Parts: sequence; structure tokens; C-alpha cells
Amino acid sequence: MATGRNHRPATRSRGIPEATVARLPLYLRALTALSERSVPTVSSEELAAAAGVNSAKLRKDFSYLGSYGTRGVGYDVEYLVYQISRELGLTQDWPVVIVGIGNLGAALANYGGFASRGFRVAALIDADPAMAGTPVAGIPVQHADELEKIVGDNGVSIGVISTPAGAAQQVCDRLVAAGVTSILNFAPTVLSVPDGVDVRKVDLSIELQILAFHEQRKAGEDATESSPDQAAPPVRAAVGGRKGPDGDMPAVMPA
Amino acid sequence: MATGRNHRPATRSRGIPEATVARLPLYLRALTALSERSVPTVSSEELAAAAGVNSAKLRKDFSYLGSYGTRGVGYDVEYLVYQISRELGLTQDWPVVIVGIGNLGAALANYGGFASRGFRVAALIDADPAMAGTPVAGIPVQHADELEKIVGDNGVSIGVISTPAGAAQQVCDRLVAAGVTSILNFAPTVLSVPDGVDVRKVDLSIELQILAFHEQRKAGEDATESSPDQAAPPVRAAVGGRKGPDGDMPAVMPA
DNA sequence: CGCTGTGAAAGACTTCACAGCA
DNA sequence: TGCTGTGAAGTCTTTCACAGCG
Repeated sequence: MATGRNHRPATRSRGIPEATVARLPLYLRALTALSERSVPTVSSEELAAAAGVNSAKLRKDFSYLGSYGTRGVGYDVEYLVYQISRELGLTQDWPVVIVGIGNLGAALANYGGFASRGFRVAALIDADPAMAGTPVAGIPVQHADELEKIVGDNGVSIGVISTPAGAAQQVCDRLVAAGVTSILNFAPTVLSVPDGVDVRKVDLSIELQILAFHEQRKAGEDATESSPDQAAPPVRAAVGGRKGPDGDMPAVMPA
Repeated sequence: MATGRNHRPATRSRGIPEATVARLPLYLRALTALSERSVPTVSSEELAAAAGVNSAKLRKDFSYLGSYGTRGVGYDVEYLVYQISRELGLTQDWPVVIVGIGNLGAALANYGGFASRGFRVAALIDADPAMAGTPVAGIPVQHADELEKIVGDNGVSIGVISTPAGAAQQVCDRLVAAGVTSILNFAPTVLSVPDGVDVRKVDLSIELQILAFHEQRKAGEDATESSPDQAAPPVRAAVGGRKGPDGDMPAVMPA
């Protein structure tokens, strides 16, 4: 999923597997909920259920962090919250900027899940001068001209891009030039960045397309693909002799 | 990433690997951009760069769909757009409902990436009666009481949940009871659903936490973890003898 | 000759199953 | 006894490298 650099390319000794890192936030969320309910300890089975994974996976994941459980008992909730937070780097403060304050940017600015982890929204930035000064989620929007100054003054190393696709690469370049080394990209574009900069992306429509794929499968299990296609299947340019998936292909193939 | 059912649990004959399915939307996006620029053909190398993957992976992915390229030439852009769309089930119309019209719900309603694929926002639903009737992105918001009727009348099989975490499971249950079999969940909760229902989740803060993890790594490469922790490391309840990751641990461990 | 399509090898991740400690 | 921690096995994914077709 990450578009950024390859982590742990060769050595891989004390490194935590990427798949495990990606699940730590899930565990943390489940543990935080338990903590709020003052639950003192939890078994791998219970915690796994709360996080939506299976217990073997969870135990294996935790084994990369160290031996933080007690055999016959389970895990101490508070202690584990701390250990995972520390591992994820959430015991320190991360100032972030959000660039592009449309609906999505506003949603992000308002999102409680940032503040409650180590993230502090240092600034909201938008290219529209009309927005400058308007507070969103209690934070005044600043003009894009200020970007470099804001990043520098606040020591921002993480930037969030929620601009339209067309502006994303340019914003990205400026963020990187100003010193940002991690970027979360919501714009539907592939960003190119120099080595040493991490990019992760969230594309709102990709997940939906994956669901559609599986949904189609379900529907196709009994009825053999109903509904006439609305777009005429474009016949392949010059060459012939395509070999598609032989099974379920009605009258779509260009002879 | 998916919280839903296991796809292709045993048989795995004509199935496309899940990892490939997850990349098809990326290829589709890159191809669509090429198509708009009227580029007729593209090599695996070029397309891979545009999609942010490597070319071997791309060719392997396409090999699961069939032999749609021309050796010595590359892929026909239009033809490939069609084939991938079909494979993903995007040649048909997918009515979706979005439940929870806060900032995020509004952002989703306005998001162009849905409509341009096969997705049609059939309705926006919110629990707040004050919002009923207000149009968002040109679509009037309807009250949650109407949920079952809307889903039934429109034959909705995909639902998007952008409510607060507390409401998500309940909304999910109602969607499923009304006939929805695929759910995209933006609320930071693990949803439980019956077999046969797919859930995918997008958690805005998880990606940020993963970035923080890597960012911390970068910072720790030279200086050995500065800044005094703001929260006192909670000492483990009763038992002692924890064995953490030996290497980089300053004065954090509970003796 | 150039680029696709694909076996085969390598690598990453998950699951199993049980030894071992509290 | 009960549950963690973990080697080992199994599965999925990526990468290599080259045969083969246009």
C-alpha cells in the first residue's frame, strides 16, 4: 500500500515486519477502549477479537516487540498501551500540517483520532485567499504562501495533502523542500518524492472498487452476468488473437 | 486490511489474488489518465511507473486477467481500461448509500472519484432531523428512519458508514438487515457482520501512525532518542522480569 | 529486436501446534 | 492449569530471468 521507500530493505534484524506495524494502531485502539473501561488485563484471544484479527497473529505481532505478557494471565492493558505507543512513536508530539481545506481537509481537521494520538494540527493551509483567516475546527486557515514558513517554524515533519489531484504534486514538492519527510496523500495521484521521504496514500474510491469486485462475484455465483453492458466493449485496436479468461466471457471479446 | 470474510478460502482456481485485485484500481486510474490524453498504447514499464509499482508485478497482475498485451509493443490503453473495469465490476451501476453526513460524509458525497467509476450515490442518510432535506452535493439528506426503505427501493448492496464510532455498529446492522452485503467503514470501530457480508475499512489515523513509526526511525538513526517522555512510563502491575527489546531502550523499562 | 507472459526462486506473512512459564 | 511465546510448516506475494511471439 505504501508508495514510499522500501523499509528494512536488506538487514532485517531488529526490524518489525511492516504488516505488524500496520496492525499496531488497531491493537492500540482496542487497548485504549479497554483502558477507558478500566479493564486491567486482557488475553490474546479477547484482544484479538476486539481488534478484528486472530489471536495467533496478535501473539506473533507482540513477540516482535518483546515479551510483554504473562503466561496463564494475559497482557497488562496500561503497560501494553504504553509499549505500543512508544513503538509507534506516539509518546512524542508530531506537529502536522493539512494542505487543502475542502470538505475532506475540514473532516481531517475535525477528526478526533489525530489529537488523541500524538498528532497536533500545527496549521491548515489552503490556496484560496478567500479562506485565509476563516477558522476550521478552531484553527485559522492560512494561505499557501506561508507554507514554507509554517513548516520551518513548527518543525513539521509530517504533511497531509487533501488538495485536488492537480495540485498534489506541487504541494508535495514544496512540503518536501521545506523539510517534510513523511506525507499522507489523499489526492488520487501517485506522488514522486526523493529518497528518504515516505508517502502513504488513502484513496477513497479504491476500497469501494475492491468491494465492487467481490460484490460482483457474489452476484455472479448463481446468475451468469445479467444486465447488458452500457458501454460498447471497445474492440482492440489493430491486432487480433487476444486470449482472455476463457470461462465467463460472453460476447465481449473482439473475435 | 479487509475485515470481512475470507475470499477464495480453499479452491483458488480461477481466482485473482487479493493483492492483485487491490492494485487494479491503481492501474485503472493510470490508464484513464492516459486515455484522456489519447495515448493509444503503453508499455508495462511506463504504466507501472504511472501507477507507482514495478513492471514485473504489473505484468504478473495482468497475466491473471488474460493475455491482453502485444509483445514488442505493449498494451492498448482503451482495451485495457475496459477489461479492468469489467473485471472490477465497474461496467455496471452500483447504487451506494452514505450514512453519516458530517464533514467526512460530505466529502465523500462530493468526491468525483465515485461517480466517474460505476458508483452512484443513491442517498445520503443522517440521524439528525435538522439535516433532513438539506442538499449536500446536490443530493438531499434523508433521515435515518428511511434507511431500510431507501436500501430496498434502490437495490443498494454497498453502504458507506461515515458516522461517529458509537453509531457505526448499529447502522451496520440495519444496513445488513436491509440487504446490504458490502460495507465501507470510515468509523474507527471493528464491525461485526454475518458471513457473506464484506467489510473494508479506512481509518484516517492509522496511516498517520504508520508514518510516525517510520519517522521516528529516521530521527533515531543518529541521535539516540532525545526529548523526555511527557507521560511517566506506567510501571507494570504486579509481576516483574519483563524482557523488552534489549537494544535501544533507555530508562523506560520497569526494572 | 523489444516487450510480454510466465515458470521458478526468493521472500514475506500467516497459521499451526506445542513447549514452557506463571 | 491456562495462556503466552515461538519454531516450523504452509500459504501468499514479489521478484527474477528468460522463452517466445509480434
